[in-house]
Amino acid sequence: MPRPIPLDDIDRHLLTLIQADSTRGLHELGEEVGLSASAVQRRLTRYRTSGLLRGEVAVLDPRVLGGAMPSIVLVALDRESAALHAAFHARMLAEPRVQQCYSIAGQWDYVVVHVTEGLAESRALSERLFLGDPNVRRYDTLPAVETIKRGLALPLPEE
Amino acid sequence: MPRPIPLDDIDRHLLTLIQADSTRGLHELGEEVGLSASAVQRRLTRYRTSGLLRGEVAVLDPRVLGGAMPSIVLVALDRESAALHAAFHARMLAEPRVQQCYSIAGQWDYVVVHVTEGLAESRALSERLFLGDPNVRRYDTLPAVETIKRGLALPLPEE
DNA sequence: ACGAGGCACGCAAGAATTTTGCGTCGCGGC
DNA sequence: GCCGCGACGCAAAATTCTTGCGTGCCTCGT
Repeated sequence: MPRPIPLDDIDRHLLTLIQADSTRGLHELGEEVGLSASAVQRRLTRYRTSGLLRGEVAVLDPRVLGGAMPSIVLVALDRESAALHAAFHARMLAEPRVQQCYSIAGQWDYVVVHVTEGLAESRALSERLFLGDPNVRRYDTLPAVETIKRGLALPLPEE
Repeated sequence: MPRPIPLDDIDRHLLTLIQADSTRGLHELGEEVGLSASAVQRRLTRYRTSGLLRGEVAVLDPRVLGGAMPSIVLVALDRESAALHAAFHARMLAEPRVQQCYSIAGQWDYVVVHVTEGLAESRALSERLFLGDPNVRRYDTLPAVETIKRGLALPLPEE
């Protein structure tokens, strides 16, 4: 399924634009990249059917929601069993407060980013997710003081 | 500017839906939350003008793009000068390959998530961003082996 | 060299969605 | 008890998206 597709300059331009704002209208996008609305449309459907464009989502401002505090958690597992890793993945995917999860190289096995309403809930969530797992050897929770940048946009070389 | 606004159950339901998929059409959304299309529309514009809804963005699949490798970097600064921190923030905001940046409590000052095309470029970017900064005391780059979960959705209690 | 096929494009008609105006209803304050 | 505010649904109007069709360009094969 991860099948790379060839992209030209216009594709990269378009993808950069919709990664910043996906509400802009086919005609308007077409004007910016030098294409008609229908040509833009056909490219977008190509991105969708190829799996490149996974979807479009609304981005909320955590500050307007009141106390939304991200935390970064470093996790080390005991054993390297594939089944245990799969179970861990499933728990991360199932928990809505977990925004991101990467398995990494080095002395830690995972980096998890989760969002809670304050330190107390952050500790409680970490305990439930990691202390409750007998296969988690240790974890270290780094509470975020401030969010400087927050996005998912992938860089596209452009030339 | 971070001014919290009161939300009812329908608001939370709507926000949850558009955080998962913002392409769904006012009528369809209205059907799911039990409102007319225009009522849904009015709520969405309220989210926008209040700053709660920051925008809508396209989410791409890194795997279809070929080699897109995230790395998590832990950074410690030398001094706590506000001006130096501001300069650091500006550099993070200006670099498209930096997806996320949090200032954190503890022995590290920042967590940075950046995306590159492989280990070599990851090292090069880290060196340019952090080794080149005389105020960065030390940094540790953790290359991601696999992305388990990747999103920005904020949890909304719902009741 | 030249013609056939494929691919992407622009244009325009048709379909669908979004936007806006208007009348109604329920709730709280005067 | 009445008035005004806020939110709603409905429907018309405006905009946007979708689709079919004809054209041009590039490539490949004859």
